[in-house]
Amino acid sequence: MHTITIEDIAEALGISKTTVSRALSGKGRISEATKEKVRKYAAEHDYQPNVMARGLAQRRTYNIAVVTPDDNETTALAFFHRCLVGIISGTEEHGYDVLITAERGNRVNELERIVRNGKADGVILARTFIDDKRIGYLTENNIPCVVIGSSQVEGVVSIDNDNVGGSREMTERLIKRGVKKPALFGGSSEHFVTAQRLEGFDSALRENGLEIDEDLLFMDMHDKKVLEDAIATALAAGADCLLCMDDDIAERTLKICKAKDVLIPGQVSVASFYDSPVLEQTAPAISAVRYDGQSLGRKAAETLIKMIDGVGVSDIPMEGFEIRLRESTR
Amino acid sequence: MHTITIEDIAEALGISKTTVSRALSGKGRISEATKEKVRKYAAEHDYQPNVMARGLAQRRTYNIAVVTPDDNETTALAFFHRCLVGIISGTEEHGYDVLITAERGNRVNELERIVRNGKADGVILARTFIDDKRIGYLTENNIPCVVIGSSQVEGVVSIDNDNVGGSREMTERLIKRGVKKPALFGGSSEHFVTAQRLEGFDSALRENGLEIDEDLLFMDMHDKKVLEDAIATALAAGADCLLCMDDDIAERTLKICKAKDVLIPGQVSVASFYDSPVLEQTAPAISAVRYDGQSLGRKAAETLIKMIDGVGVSDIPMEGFEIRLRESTR
DNA sequence: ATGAAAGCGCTAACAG
DNA sequence: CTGTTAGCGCTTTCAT
Repeated sequence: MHTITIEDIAEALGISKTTVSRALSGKGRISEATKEKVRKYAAEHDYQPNVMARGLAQRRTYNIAVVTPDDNETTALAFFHRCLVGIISGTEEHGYDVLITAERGNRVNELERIVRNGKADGVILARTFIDDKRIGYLTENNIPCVVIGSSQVEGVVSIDNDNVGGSREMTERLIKRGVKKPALFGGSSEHFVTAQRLEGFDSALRENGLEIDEDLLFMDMHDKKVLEDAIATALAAGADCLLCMDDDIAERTLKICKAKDVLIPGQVSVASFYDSPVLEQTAPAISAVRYDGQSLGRKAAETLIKMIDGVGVSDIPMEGFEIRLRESTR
Repeated sequence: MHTITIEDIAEALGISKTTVSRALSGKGRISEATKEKVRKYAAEHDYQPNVMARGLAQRRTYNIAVVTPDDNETTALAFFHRCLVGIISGTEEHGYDVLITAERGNRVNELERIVRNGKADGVILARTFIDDKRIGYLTENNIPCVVIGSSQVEGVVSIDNDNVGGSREMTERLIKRGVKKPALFGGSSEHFVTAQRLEGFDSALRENGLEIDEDLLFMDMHDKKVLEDAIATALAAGADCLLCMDDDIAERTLKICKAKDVLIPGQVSVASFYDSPVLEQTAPAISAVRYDGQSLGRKAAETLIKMIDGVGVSDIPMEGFEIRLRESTR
């Protein structure tokens, strides 16, 4: 049951290990004839290279490490898991595997162990902290690294959803359908993504000749009471559309409106800049911008592997989105 | 920036590589004195063994592989992600790391690559198929393997939630609070877990001197219409409690009841045998049995590592649960 | 109790 | 174009 080695092939074919190695890797000059011969034999005998040996020899693990949030919030977790699936497929296609570790606050410990042990050639960070120690550690030690989501740090490669574009397009589509006075309910104003969504909203208004009304902008809608008040204010001011920056805010907005017997979409439209499966299940279903975690992850993996292979990565386009219009807007 | 090796230690201390290796691993006869000396030096100089080299020498990777479902259902995904976090912590504590790959149907390909490449010493399967090819492959090749969830296959170690116990206790608690005529709405009757939940329900009724009423048992409640009819039937028959086998059924049940102006818990109680964060957010919040994915994962990891280390694992107790009584039951 | 030497399977100069 | 020769860092006989 011993699996076949490069040496077995060499013996069987009466050539040297080196030649076999070259034939298989395609590096160095080698005749087509022997290359074919070797590859054929390898394929027939189902040769599998021993990654440990290769790793030891060329100081490469052919693993990338992914740091997952040990979060507990269901939709965030699920989104990250979809990213993960994308990362895995992107990685495996290039002959790499994925080593996973969990975030334990803004610490470098796990990462350090993995990297120092030589268990991974690069790292994907699923989420970053303000003043992230891990990023510091990785850049100092010259370890290739890609961040998912917007990174505030200069010089760090990040793969992100097109939050500006998505928010702009959703806003624009609603304006085209007759919205004149949209109100915006945002999440934490410390988050980068909040600023991006605001920017998209803002530019859609401008481009469509609408004034931005500061009185209809509400940020940090974490608390239930705060959101209720904001909605009341917006409706009193004659808002005809409630734009929510994420699915959570959107769902709560819907509940509040229902409780107040505000008709949706009859009286006002409701839409979200961030989709999640719950929004399809509400009554009425809420229109939202949908991002695809899986392709985000896949692109992160591909970019990282390019970096590991020493291929320069120039600017990375944002990941796309899809506008899903549902019953909450007309 | 070169990290220190076993040879460096040997040279510095004027002893041989072998001795250092023995001092560090604790294998073989060695004097306390030199052992201490070596360990002290290693610690001071922050020695990190090169896992590749060790792996190559002793045909061990110190990795375990986890196969994740590439599912898309949000709460299932989130639950699995919590398991994953548990797996990671259980694994890292024992000096192992986690390699992750995604399921692509009932195939062995990815697994085979990982195992044949010698990238992992054992496998955790997050979900199994009827007639699972991966299990066949793993057992045939003598690769240690642990399954999360109930495994139908004889001889395969599985780590599972105590579905019977949880369902029984929830049912019993409700009976103690006055329920006399509970109806049960189940998921797919082909799933093992459905049978387990039914068993728990059944035994709670028996133990509390209640007759089981076949007319109040409804399985395969996938379709909306089917569930509506079932609920109508149950209510007409005088059911005073609607027990749902999972969070999805429970949420839909709640909606249907609201639409029919059935008061909860005034007229009937509603509870679920499987909790998820959405159940806390419904109005009224739904009582449910809560399982802890993280400790499930941790136990799976620990069990697998024992198997890898050749420690026999005898019978594994089920993972516990917690009954969360909320507003939907009185 | 310690050391010398021979691998584990592969890659990478350096010759030819 | 191909082979020879050293390693990569660690473990493991087998001597001493």
